[in-house]
Amino acid sequence: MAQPSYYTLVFAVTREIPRGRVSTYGAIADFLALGSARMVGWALNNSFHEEDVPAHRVVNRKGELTGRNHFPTPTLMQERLEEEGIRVEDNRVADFDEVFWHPKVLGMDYEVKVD
DNA sequence: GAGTTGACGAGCA
DNA sequence: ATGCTCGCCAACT
Repeated sequence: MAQPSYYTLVFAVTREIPRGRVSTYGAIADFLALGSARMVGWALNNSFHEEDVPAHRVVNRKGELTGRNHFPTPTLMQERLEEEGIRVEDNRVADFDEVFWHPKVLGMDYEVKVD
């Protein structure tokens, strides 16, 4: 693909999520101006085809681990987050407001590196 | 080709 | 505050 499609952008931004931080579908969709957070979720579903996409760091707006059912094992997502120092209680990020990360910190001039 | 589904979000009752 | 509805747009049946 010569030009990056929306999932390529989603993958790129998701990879930029710092360790110990989480982002949301809406934040990524808003940053990429995709128009809908569902597209981000769908894109991340295909992220399993990729390897370096930390999809476990992407949660919904409430901080709930809604995508855990789509992981190889439903507990993998929570385990990985806790492993990064993120407290997860009842399928939800406890310190969500603190660990929340918005892609806008990348800057508006952020260019996706696509090979 | 048409209708339904979905890792969501915002608005409204 | 909780619950329901609508909008988004690509993929799937």
